[in-house]
Amino acid sequence: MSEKPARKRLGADERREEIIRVTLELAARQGVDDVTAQDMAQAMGVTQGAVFRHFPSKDAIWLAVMQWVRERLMSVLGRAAAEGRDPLDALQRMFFAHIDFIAGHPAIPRVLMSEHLHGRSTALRKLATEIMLAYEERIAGLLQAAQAQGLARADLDTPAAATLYIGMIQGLVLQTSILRDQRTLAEQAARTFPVFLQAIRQPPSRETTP
Amino acid sequence: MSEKPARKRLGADERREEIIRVTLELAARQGVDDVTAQDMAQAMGVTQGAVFRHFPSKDAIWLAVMQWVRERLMSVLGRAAAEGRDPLDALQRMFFAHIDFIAGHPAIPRVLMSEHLHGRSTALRKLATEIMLAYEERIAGLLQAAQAQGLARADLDTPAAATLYIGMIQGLVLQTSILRDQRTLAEQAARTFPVFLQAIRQPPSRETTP
DNA sequence: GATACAAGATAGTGATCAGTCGCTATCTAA
DNA sequence: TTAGATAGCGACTGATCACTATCTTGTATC
Repeated sequence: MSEKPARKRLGADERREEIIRVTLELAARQGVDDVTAQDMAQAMGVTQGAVFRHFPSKDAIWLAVMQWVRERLMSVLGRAAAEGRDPLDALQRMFFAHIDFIAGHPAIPRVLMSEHLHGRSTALRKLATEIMLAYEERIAGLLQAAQAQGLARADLDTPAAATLYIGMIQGLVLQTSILRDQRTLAEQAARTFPVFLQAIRQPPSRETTP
Repeated sequence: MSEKPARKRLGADERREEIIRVTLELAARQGVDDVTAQDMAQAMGVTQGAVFRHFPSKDAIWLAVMQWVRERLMSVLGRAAAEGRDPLDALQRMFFAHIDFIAGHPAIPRVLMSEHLHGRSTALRKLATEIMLAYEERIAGLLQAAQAQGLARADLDTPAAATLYIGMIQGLVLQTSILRDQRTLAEQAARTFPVFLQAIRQPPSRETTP
């Protein structure tokens, strides 16, 4: 039995953190909608009632999980972008940092496709909406900067390209979640990103070849 | 009360068909995992027990639904492709036919993201895998044909581009499912496809401009 | 070491679900 | 007309779920 005896009686803040942690762990294995309060409690070595001392409802737990993910993701993306030498380089670094982040947190695909996120208007969906729109705007901004520096096509529809960028990530996640036996996310990302880049890049002018 | 009194006592085949139909209807509104046998029965004007006379389990129902979707989708795609004047035109027609098909069957996004499809290895996931791989191969074939005719870049990684094509559809579906208040699938598809096409198309040679 | 409070234990409640089963009503074919 | 086949009924099972009310115990503070 691999349950953690986990010495009990944590402070409220630490317990909240641990609930978020084990919830993500369990979601990666079982899928979001199959994680019960009982499962969480067992993974922490407490009883099920204890979970509801720290969160008023399961929805509140998922909301906290989503906020946790946002903070971590944004931090990772910010660091990746800062290392870029130019806007297109930053775009590429962000892309692969995002892919790595997802690969390192297998619960994220499950959350992204969970019923909570796609069902009736929940607070969770509202938060996801905010995240996606802000992310998209950031990408569109990078693409405009790339245009200004002559790195991206002048006629590029930057908002549409930003939508495609995010769609590409989400699509690859969905695809490799279903085809998980035959494909890995990192591998598919590495193969498709160059194709995407072709749509963005300003083609080199003719006189560069001697 | 919008229940259909629906004169009872259908033949087994017709009842199976109707179960598939109402299951898709209900999934579009409630989400896949929230469709109960009771819901199906009520929508048909029979009792819950009657549902299990025609299918041995709920999994079997979802399998039948997926097969139904595959047949319809493949038929629609085949017709769209046949109307294309060249491989790239066929690709574009297939893309928008696929988008229209999904828009006309709102249950499909829910099925695509359902727990059944992403959880433990089910027959449903195997079927989805087959569909996706066959589709991808078909797209890659079209792209190769486009290359042969000088319509697509000679250096295009056609399998990767096919993966991106499918990822683009799935990503847009996922995105517009979450952002359904602010975006429509058809609209986003129309904006992003031209960007994708830029990655595929052979750039016109320089001497075309006077 | 007494006290007070917070964290957890224990034992529920009521609802929902997939699937079962014996029976009945209806259809069809001889 | 009748007999077999079968679609559907209706009541039930056993399991699971989120959430709650009440009691117990650990710990920090004075």
